[in-house]
Amino acid sequence: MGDPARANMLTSLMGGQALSASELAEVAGVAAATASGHLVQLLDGGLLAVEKQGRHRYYRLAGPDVAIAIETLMDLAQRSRRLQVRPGPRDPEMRRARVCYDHLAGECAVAFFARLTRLKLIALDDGAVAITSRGERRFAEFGIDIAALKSAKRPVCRTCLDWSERRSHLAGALGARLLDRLFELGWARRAEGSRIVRFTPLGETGFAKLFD
Amino acid sequence: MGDPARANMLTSLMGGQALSASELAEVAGVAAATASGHLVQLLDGGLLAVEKQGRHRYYRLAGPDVAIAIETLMDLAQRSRRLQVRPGPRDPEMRRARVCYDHLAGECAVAFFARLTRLKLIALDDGAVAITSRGERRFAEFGIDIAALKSAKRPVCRTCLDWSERRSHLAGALGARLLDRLFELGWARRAEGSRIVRFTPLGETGFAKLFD
DNA sequence: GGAATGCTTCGGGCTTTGCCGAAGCATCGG
DNA sequence: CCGATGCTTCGGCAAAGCCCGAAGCATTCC
Repeated sequence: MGDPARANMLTSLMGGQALSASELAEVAGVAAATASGHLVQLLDGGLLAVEKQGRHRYYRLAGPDVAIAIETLMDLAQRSRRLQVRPGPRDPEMRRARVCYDHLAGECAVAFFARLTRLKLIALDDGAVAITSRGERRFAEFGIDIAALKSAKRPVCRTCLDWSERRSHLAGALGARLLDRLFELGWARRAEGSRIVRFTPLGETGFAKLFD
Repeated sequence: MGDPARANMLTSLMGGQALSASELAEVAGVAAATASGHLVQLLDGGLLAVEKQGRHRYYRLAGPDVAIAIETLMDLAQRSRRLQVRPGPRDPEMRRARVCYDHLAGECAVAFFARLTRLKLIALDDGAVAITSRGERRFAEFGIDIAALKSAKRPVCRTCLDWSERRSHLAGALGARLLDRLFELGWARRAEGSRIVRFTPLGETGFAKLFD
């Protein structure tokens, strides 16, 4: 995972969608032959899964555990401020709100994370993040049952470094459930064939003021 | 983090205790000079923190976030069944049985530790390890006086992550005394100018069946 | 003070590994 | 069929990085 080419491949797969070998070669900035070698390694290491479709081969992350590991590493890399310059998404909509694996990312997500922190609904403790009891109450009012999330193996709260913003947003079980809830309420929906998340006018204002 | 030597250093620091540069060189299986280079890298990457104490330099993980990241990666590695980062020491004899500071390490030691656990001669409790009363009796029969060990300042039982096996073996006062006893009985002797421990035929079978 | 110990820096050997172009399979379209 | 496209494998090359012994500081012990 440490090699720059492989790291770029993995991060670009964090959106959850599968990418073809040539697309991955592109994002990694290497020739097709080189990329193919890297992909074999990642496949071999159980980090990726592949799907043949005609003459294309689509690669995706092998599972949520891989996504979590990458998230964790990106978070760590950020903290030691050694992250390479990475061109953010050009598309303004993409920068605004998008799906990151199974949770919300982009400006909206970063702002929301900052708000949670400011209101002490989550507590940051030297790298770890946890929900506070006040947070549990407020999320319950919003229709998210924290107790149910706690029973899962997955950590409830996790930080994830935002690709475009370079600041943390909320991941983990709660991050995933939150995005679900936004869809449930009709506050937002996912754009067809893209990672972009589009808010409805109602959702836009609702989410911007949530918990405030 | 991907380099085997660095990975070994990091995993052996997962216990939370600080280790000196030479101890880390030992667990990594490299010369002091090489280890020093690795430590600079890890320090530089913000993964480790260092504390000077006299002529020693004690290294520890920089923070809980680093520990979390390592844990996550180890978890992932386990799941993809690719844990064998390295065959450990190249020499098969070295892999089989060697000295680790003052106690036994290698396949033999790991297997023995597993047996002690299975027979409930020692009890693992959330990272800590202690000898049971049954264990005390059995060790006494083998010629090791636990009471004497208890009077020393040093902890009687400690776990130590095995370099080649990546599983725990027995360290602490008891681990050291055990190795002594093997030498006393003539069951094993140390190879000249090397860390390798060679069992005699008698010792081989005796140790393999000990306590069983 | 001098010797011993712990650790780092330096210089050079050597393996590993990433990289690419060219060639080889496989699939699709005509 | 044939050629075009997507991807992988092969061979060779160059850079990166790991490794060690020796020498150099720093600290402690006698």
